[in-house]
Amino acid sequence: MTCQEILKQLNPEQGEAVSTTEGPVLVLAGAGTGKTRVITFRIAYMLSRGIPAESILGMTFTNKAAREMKERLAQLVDPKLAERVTLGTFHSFCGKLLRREIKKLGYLPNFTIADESDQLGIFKQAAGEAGCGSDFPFSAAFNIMSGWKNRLITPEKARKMAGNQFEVMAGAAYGKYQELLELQNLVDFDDMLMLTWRIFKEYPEVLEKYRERYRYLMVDEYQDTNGAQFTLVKMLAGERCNLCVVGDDDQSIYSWRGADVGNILDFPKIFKGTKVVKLEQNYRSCNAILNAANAVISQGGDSRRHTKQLWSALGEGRTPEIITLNNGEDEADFIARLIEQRKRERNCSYSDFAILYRSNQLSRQLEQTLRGANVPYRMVGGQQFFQRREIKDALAYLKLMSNPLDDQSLLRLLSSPPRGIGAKAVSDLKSYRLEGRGSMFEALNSGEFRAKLSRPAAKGAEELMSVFARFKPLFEQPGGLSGKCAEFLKETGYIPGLQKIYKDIDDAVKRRDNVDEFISAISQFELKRGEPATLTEYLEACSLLEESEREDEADEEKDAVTLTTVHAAKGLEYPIVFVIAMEHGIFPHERALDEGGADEERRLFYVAVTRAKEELYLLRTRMRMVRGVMHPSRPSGFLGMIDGEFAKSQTPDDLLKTVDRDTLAAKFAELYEFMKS
DNA sequence: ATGTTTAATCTTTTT
DNA sequence: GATTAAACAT
Repeated sequence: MTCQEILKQLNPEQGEAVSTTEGPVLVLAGAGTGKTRVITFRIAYMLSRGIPAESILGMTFTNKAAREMKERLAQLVDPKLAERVTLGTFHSFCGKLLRREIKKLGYLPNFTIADESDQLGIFKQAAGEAGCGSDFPFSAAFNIMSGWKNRLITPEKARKMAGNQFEVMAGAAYGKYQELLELQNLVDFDDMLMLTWRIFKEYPEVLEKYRERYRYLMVDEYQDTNGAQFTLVKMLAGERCNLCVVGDDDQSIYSWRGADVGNILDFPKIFKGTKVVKLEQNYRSCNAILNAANAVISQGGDSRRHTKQLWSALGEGRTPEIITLNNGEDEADFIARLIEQRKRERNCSYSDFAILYRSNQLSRQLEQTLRGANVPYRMVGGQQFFQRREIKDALAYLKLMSNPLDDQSLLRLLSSPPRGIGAKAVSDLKSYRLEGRGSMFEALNSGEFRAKLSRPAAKGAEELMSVFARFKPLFEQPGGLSGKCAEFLKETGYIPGLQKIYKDIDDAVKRRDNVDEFISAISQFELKRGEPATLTEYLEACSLLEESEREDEADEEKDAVTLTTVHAAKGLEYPIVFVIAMEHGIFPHERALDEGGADEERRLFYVAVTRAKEELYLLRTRMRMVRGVMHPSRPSGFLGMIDGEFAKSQTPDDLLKTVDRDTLAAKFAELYEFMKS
């Protein structure tokens, strides 16, 4: 495709974003304005202008986004050429860099990635060692530390900056935490960014190498970048600064996770000569929905905002409906009935519907009712596969195999299944480690150490270690991973021990099935990859894999209603959307309001509204079960922002009766508009 | 050392 | 209401 052909397929603003390849560019892409299209076409445009594919780097937040872009790019240009463009998440980019360079910082290249529960466990230990008592507020301190790491604040700096006693303690715990991680050759998610930053800073020649390689940078969902990501991007862009960021400040909903909206608000100030392009034509929703969305987003208290006014050429459409039900059960019932009715009337499929909610627990009632009503559904996120105990246990075995210094994993697998190693032996291991005699893994391997343990403990340790020793050379060879893992998990006694761990026979069978599924996921990984993989490579991919990505293939195929949190729905779209529990304290969430996140809650509602293409139903109840007790509820303030002018209230029964008539009326109105023009 | 009961906690969660 | 860790008993 030539440049001209590419530009012909875009609107003028999109074209401007695509054809400005040099210098800093900020693309403010409102909801549904063709953001992904702009990014992929921009890359295609650059390629057709002769820019080498190897020098283009695109950063996303999710693997899903990266994969989608790869796929769409492969449709635009020669797939072989598309493959040579680097498209990946921040973390996968940093992960690859660290495997090559982390030796410089004293870590081993086979480091494993600490997940959230590892982090919490290690932090508790760190706080203990730093002298924090049992009354020390762990989770608050952990959050503080997380904030520091997001902003690339080192332990030394944190301690210097500390303004009160609590922060001093948290800083001390932070320092200890980093020591413990390094000792175990572990890297947490924040470290992946932070250690990359350290390498760039301490080894300018490495930074220079990457700058020379990646001369054209693009960042997706830029409103969600944190301080660390901003700094990395800025470093890589350097003087050349061919940096194009795409995002929407109105959809900034991850500040609680360290995202800094300031990055997108101040981009033009930080990067002089920035070309700002606003995309305001929405290709997703009808105007009735956009009007409601515009009302929600413009009524806020955010003084700092890139103003945008979305418009659509898709006609007026149906006015959003506000429906009040008695309780959660009625609400779910009503949705089930309306889905069946609308499906018949519109002759559409279940997958055209989505039900959105603020917090995961709200899905329970829905699941129950939809199951009872035989409405097929698919849940996004929810209880996550890799969070399940049996999977985490299985992973602990593999992680320890890959990184023997990982005490966290070692402690986890010692008691699953029980093998005679209990509290006494564990405390011996901990003191061995504290005395600096070596890692826990080495302790278990030492006859001297084992001699001090009880008979059964020593025996258990010896058997376990002999299996590890036997499999070590096998795992050093790449390829045949799933078979080796299955064999390894059997030999170590983990799989045979499942019945022992889970007494309930049905439970044990289910867990066993999950472990089997886990092993088949490994073989799928190998298959997809094409070339023989090592265990370390698999574990990294596994840690960086988002949950939604390992949905069952069969699940993805089936026609089903989508159930999801609003957060997880970002970037998705559905013809018909329900938002449930529009009640004060739930949406907006009380705790978010307490923490000063009123504007973010509103933006979250904006995200919810803009998921709908044609029909939007906002539901609330008079009574709701909260944590097991019935509670009277008040309508969400968000409803008041749109009720009357942009949405109409209906009783559930009237709506079920009249929805058909309204659809016809809307069709006639559209036809009329069309005839007029 | 391991199995059982009680108490505490509960927003969102791209990596 | 449901899940999970810490205290308690076997």
